[in-house]
Amino acid sequence: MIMATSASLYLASSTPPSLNNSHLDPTHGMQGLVSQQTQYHHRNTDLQEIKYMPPQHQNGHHLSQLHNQWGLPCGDSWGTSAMPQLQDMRDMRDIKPNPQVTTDGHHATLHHRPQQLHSPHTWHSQLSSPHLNLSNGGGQLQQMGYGVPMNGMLSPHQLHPAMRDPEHDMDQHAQGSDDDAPSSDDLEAFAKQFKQRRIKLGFTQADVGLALGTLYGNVFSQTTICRFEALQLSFKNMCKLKPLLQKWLEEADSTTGSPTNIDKIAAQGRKRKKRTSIEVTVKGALENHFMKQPKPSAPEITHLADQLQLEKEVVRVWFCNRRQKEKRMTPPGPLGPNGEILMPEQGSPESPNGPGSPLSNGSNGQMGGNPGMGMNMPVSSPSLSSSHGLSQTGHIVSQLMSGHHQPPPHHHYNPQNHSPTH
DNA sequence: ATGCATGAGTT
DNA sequence: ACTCATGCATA
Repeated sequence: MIMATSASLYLASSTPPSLNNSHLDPTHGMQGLVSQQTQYHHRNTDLQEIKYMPPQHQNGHHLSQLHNQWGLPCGDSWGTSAMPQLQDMRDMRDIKPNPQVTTDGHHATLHHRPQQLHSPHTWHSQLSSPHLNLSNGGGQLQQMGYGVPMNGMLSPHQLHPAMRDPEHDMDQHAQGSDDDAPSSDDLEAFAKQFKQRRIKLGFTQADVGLALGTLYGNVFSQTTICRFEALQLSFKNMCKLKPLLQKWLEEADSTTGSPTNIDKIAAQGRKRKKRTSIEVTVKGALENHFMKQPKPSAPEITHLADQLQLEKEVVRVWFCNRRQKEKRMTPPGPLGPNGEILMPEQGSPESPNGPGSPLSNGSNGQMGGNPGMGMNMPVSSPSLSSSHGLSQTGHIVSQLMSGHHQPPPHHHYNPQNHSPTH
């Protein structure tokens, strides 16, 4: 037995009746995905005790931020000098394949090629994967089939030597490979290549994440893989993941059907606060405040929270996330093949290729308040500013709160790197 | 694909 | 109390 000493979890505090849905989730006692952090166990009542379980390590040690445990070559390229500039970029969004899923279980991480369909009953016949395709909600279905123009294996090429590290002249040789700090171009290219291959091989992002775990001891979620492919991670983070993904890729398409790994990610339960969904109007208000003060003080937060009838913590977190998001929300500058900005007009319907251009932005991290991420703002078309309302400070100038706010600025690579601790 | 949340490491 | 990496849950 344990005592309900769960310290700082919100639980027993005020819960706005309208904004809070406190129903437990029966579906995740065994949500797998061992993580390197604190594990929780929950009881059935939200207001009950939450057991704290000591952190567990997986393979002797857990992944911590930027310790190259895998001998990763990166770590300090972006922050120090990397300074990429905009460039053209074709769409990252892959075409949607036919919604036909090969339901043969991927529980074995990467040793099977989902090329033949199995009956949907054969999967999870084993103990191993309760967490198979748990993330297809958005709908990345594996199994390409058609649509992909088979331009896959493009080798990582360095588009232009624009941003080498002046401190180490080591470049112009194995950039796309797996050593040395990759350039943002490399990352971009690799991410794209990776996605294509992954899809061709019939793996979901979740599959890859798991495979990484079983292969190298570090599990990643679908989210992370997704963000990697979309270049929505910090440069440093991208660097960290790239080698792993690259390895997986190699394994994946060389391992022609030979079983390699088995997974037995222990099912662990971790209690998590139910995600609060903030109403649009409230969100608008938050946005509004954010524009004025991205870093509200504690009392301010408290007041705001009170005003909006949200928990203080929720508000605080919202601002944190908002700031974090802002950092990668580099002004979208969808560049045409010519390098010009082609933003959809606010009056005309969006072009299907609207997003797709994570530009290689080189503003290094540590932009504390909101410094000069404007260094490469390609903003030059008049329609742009009105289109998504970017201010020069890089802020999203959401018109006002009312109903809702700005259109999804969508991914654009932005380096939010901080000083290399390595 | 993305919004809200958690926790380690910093400042 | 913040940033950063990461992920569950959800749209």
